[in-house]
Formats: sequence, structure tokens, C-alpha cells
Amino acid sequence: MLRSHHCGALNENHSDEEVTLAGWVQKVRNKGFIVWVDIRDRYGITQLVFDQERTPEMVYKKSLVLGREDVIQIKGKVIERESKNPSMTTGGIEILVEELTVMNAAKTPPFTIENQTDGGDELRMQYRYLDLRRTPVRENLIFRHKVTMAVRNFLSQADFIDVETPYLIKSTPEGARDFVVPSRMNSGQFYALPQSPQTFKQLLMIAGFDKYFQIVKCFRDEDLRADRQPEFTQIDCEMTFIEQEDVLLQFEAMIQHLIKEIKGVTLEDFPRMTFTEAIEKYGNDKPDIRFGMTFGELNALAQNKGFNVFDSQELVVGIAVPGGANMTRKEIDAWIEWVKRPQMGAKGLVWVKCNEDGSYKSTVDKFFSEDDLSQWADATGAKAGDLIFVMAGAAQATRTQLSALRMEIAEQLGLRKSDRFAPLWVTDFPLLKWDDETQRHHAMHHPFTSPKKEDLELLDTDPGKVMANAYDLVLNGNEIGGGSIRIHDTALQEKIFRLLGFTEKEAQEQFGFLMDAFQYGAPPHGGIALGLDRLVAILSGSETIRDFIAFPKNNNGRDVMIDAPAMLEDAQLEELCLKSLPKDPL
RNA sequence: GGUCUGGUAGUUCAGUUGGUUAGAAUACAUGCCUGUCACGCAUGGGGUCGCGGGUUCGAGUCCCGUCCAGACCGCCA
Repeated sequence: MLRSHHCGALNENHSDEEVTLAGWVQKVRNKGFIVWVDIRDRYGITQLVFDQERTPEMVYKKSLVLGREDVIQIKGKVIERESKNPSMTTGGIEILVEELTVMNAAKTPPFTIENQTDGGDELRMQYRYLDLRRTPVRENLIFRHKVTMAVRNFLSQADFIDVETPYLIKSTPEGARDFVVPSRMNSGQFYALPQSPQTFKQLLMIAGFDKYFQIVKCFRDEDLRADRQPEFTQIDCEMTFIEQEDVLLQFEAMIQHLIKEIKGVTLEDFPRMTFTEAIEKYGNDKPDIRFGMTFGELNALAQNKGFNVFDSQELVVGIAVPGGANMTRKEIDAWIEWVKRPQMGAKGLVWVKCNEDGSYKSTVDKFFSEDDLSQWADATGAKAGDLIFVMAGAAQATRTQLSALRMEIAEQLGLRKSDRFAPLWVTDFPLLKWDDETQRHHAMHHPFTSPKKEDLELLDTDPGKVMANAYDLVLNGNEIGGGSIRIHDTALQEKIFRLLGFTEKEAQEQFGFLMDAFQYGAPPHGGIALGLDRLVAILSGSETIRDFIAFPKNNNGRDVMIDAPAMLEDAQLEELCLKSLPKDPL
């Protein structure tokens, strides 16, 4: 037996017991006459004591060469400490060591294995196995484990069945770029890794599984962000004989259960908002509703008053910054510079101070009366002591810019409190969106999303106006899930493919299996997919999903620990019929 | 594809207007220390200032290029 207890287990109740512990050396404190060594494992830290008088001389001498992260095993007696440490669960005792075995000596690690490490991100990624020894990182993964267990239990209890779907599937041109895998046995042909198990879960519904779920890896070959990885995990679900309302209620219940279970917080029924309302009030289809600062449209109030900058624009829109009236000129200028950064590309900001005495001071006093400005305050919800920021321009771009400004200001004002959870459903998305680049419609959600029944006729006359049976789940300004009621009818599916610019042949080649299946008794069905990495991060109060993935990729999609991706040997390339691909220029 | 920020000791960083031998903290090593627990004290080793080029009497510092990392825009049905 290599150990009798783990390193977080012992306390005063174990006094005088003979124990065997194994773990990593966290820290050596050599006081000359006495040496303390902290031994660590996943469960905690226990203090070992080596003492010139009480410890056998050979063992005492051995303790002097211990270094950080050596793997050791000790045998000894649990004794009460002379001076206790109340901040540790094992702080009342220590182990008087009788035998010491160094199971594996360690090189000095490149950064300190402590809660507050001295290591930077890059180094910690390169030695991720060392970073994972640190308590906060380990806790993140244990937290993730708790979330997935709660999800599994909840869904299993609700009759959802966990079915695995293949990872080697077929590439399709819709949506994100696919990762592809060459097939050796079928020369010149490629599998694709799934962006989601979408078609398979629909086939499972056709097969009569009724309710399906899977916590599943998905792959997208697109550029990364703090909240985006090339491989990520979804809680993928699908249900049969349901309508949109059934899906919303089922997964609202799941999130409520989860947040109750994990965070001990009880959530009310989730508010709902249409896509249009979200865009108009928040400039964004994933609004953070933990704070106000909703948009006020000022076209009617601010145009045709002689201020050219506004008159010529499609949209004039403002938000109130709570308590912003006492911002200094310098602070305001900093915000103006912020929106003018190249990434934002705004022309500028008009501001109005709503003074405590009821007067107004603005950059556009020349053009607008106090009465005008007071109407702006009403429209944006600004109170005395607030500041109004106004932007003008093309509607879509301006909303995007003002939305970014809203989020950044809220962040700096501390309004985005990570211990508050404000979920909502966003519904009534358009089915399609026009893409200027390719000069055709794209599916807003995906091509299997059903149009709203009352809009079916618009498909032929004005497809851009058609609304979809699609919904997103938003939490604290992050999209954590999205789904739809699917098409289950061959004719409608064919029609949608045509609208998306597929020829009949292309549709048949790529999705023929699905449309065939629709002809053999496809029931009404729909579902949702939740981004697990993002959900876990947000529940934990973070927006960086890398911290919740054991072995994440960096900004360039590289795993710097194993150094992937990498070149292949010529022989491998030949076998895969990839020989003609360009080689390493060196 | 683009914008911005950064790259200096094992590590995290400071480094003024371009000017002497590039510093601090931490880690590491050695010694001291009769109860430590972020132990303390003393001493010591440790640098291709990412890489290449340029300007200059002189470059960590300025310029150009390049590589790497991070955040963001495009992209992500």
C-alpha cells in the first residue's frame, strides 16, 4: 500500500496514528534544528516534520536534499503541532517522519506551483501539466466536472439518452470552415470533423429516440478568441414531438437546476426578448441585462435641428451613463478616443451632461435647446447626474459600436458583477441574412431551421423577412446556447437549400441522406446546443474558457506543449496522397 | 487578412532625453537561525535585452523588417 491517507485527510482526531503518505514536495522550510516539508496531493497539504532529536539521523539527512516537486512517500506518526495553523484543515497536526522514500526527484520547475504563480501564460501552457498541479487550475476542472455531472443527471432523469455520434463525417460548405482528415483507404478523399452533430441528432429523432443528449466535442477551423477554441464542447440536445415552448421550458429548467445546484442561487423565470428588440435596445443579439443603459433612439428628437452630423445619418442613438455627469473632460475624451480606435471605427461621440440642478451641458448646445436635451434624457432614461453619449451613423454599425461602448463602460463602472446571473431567451430571429460578399442569403442559424408558419409565403416573395423558429440562450451578455425547431419535411428543406443557393444536385449530394430520411416518417423535432466551456467559465465568473479546458490551444490554434500542428513525414504524405502539398520551406 | 499591446536573469517585471559595469522581486545554491507555515537573516551564481538590418561617436532605448505571445476587428451557419 503506497499510502494510508491522502494529504488533506488528517487532523487532531488522528493523533498518534501511524500513517503512510505520498505526494509532491510543496515547500521545504529548513530552520536549522528542524525541517518542515509540506507534502501536497489533489486533496490538500500536510506538514511533515524532521527534527534533529526525534527523527532518525539518516532520515533527517535525507530530508535536507528534498526539493520542490520531488515525489516522496513517508511513514510516520501523526502528532499535534506545537504551534497550529488555523487557516489549514490539516493545520492542527504534523507527521513526525520515521521513513522517507524519494520516489522520483524533480527538476526545479520553471515557475512556482502556487496559487499565485510567478509564471506567465505562455510558459504555463508549455508546462500545462505543472500548471494543472496548482489549486486554482485544478479547482476549475473539478468545477467543470461538477457542472457536467449535474447536466448528465438532470437530462438522464428527464429521459434524455446519451448517444455518441461519429467524429469522422463529411465536409459541407455551409457555416464555419471544417477541419478535414485525409482518408488513406480512399485516396484523395477527406473526412471532416463535425462542427456539431446536427444532422445525426436529427436522424436519431427520426429513428425514434425521442430525447437525445451528448456532451460532445465540436470542431471549427476559424480564428480564436478568449472565448473561442478550435475544439470545444457542446451540451447537444434534441427532442421529438415538441414545439419551441417545450424546448425553452425544458432547458430553462436545466439552467435553473444547474445554478441552484452549483451556485446555490435560485433563478426566476427567464425573461424573453425578440431579436429585433435586443438589437434596438442593446445593439446586440446577446444583451447583458444585469444593468440598464438601454439604447434611446433620437432620430425624431435630434434630426432636422440644424446639426448636420446627425441629419445625414440613418440612426442617432444614445445611452445614459449612470453618474457620468461628473466625468472630467479628460475622461470623456478618453471614451471618444476609445470609440475612434480603428477596430471600432466610430467618427466620434456627442455627449450631454445632465447636471444635478436640472440644467444640461453638451457639445452641441449651439444646435439644441435645454428642452431638446431634456427630451433626449427622457428617451435614454438619463437622470440628473448622468451623462448621455450619442452616436450617429449607419444603423447596424452604429448599434454595434454603441453596444461595445455600453459594455466597456459597464465593465469599468463595475456593473458586470460576476456573481449575478441574468439569463434570457432571445427569440424570433430572421431565418436568413444577406451576404454582400457572396451575393446570396445565408442561414442565420443553420439550414435545418424551420421558418415560422405564418411567414412561409414570404419565402417566395421576400425571404429576408422570414422569421425562424430559432432561439438563443444568453447569460450575462454571452451566447451560451442556441437552437431551433427543425424542418422535417423534404419539400420545405429542398426549398430552403434552393434559397441558400444550393443546386438540386449539390443539396442531394451533401444532404440527400437527410432528405431521404424525412420521407420515412420524420416526426416534428427540435433542440438546442449549449457551449459547455463558456457556460462553465461564466458560472465561475470568468469569460476566458481556456482556464476551464485541461489542454487548450493558443491564439494561433497551437498546442505549445506537444507542439501541434506539425509537419508530416514524406512517407505519411505519400500514403495519404498529399505528396504534392507544399513542404516546409526549410 | 487587419488593428493595438507586449517580448530585458529560471520566472514576473523596472530601465528617465540614446551615454559609466543593465537593476528589483522571486526562484535557485551555500551558510546561519530552538516552532516555521508567503519563515527570517547573510552571501553567491545567473543576461545573445526575441531575431535580422539600419541611424549614431555610442542603441535595451530611435527607424525598418521579421518571428513569437495576448486582446480585439474581419471570420465564427
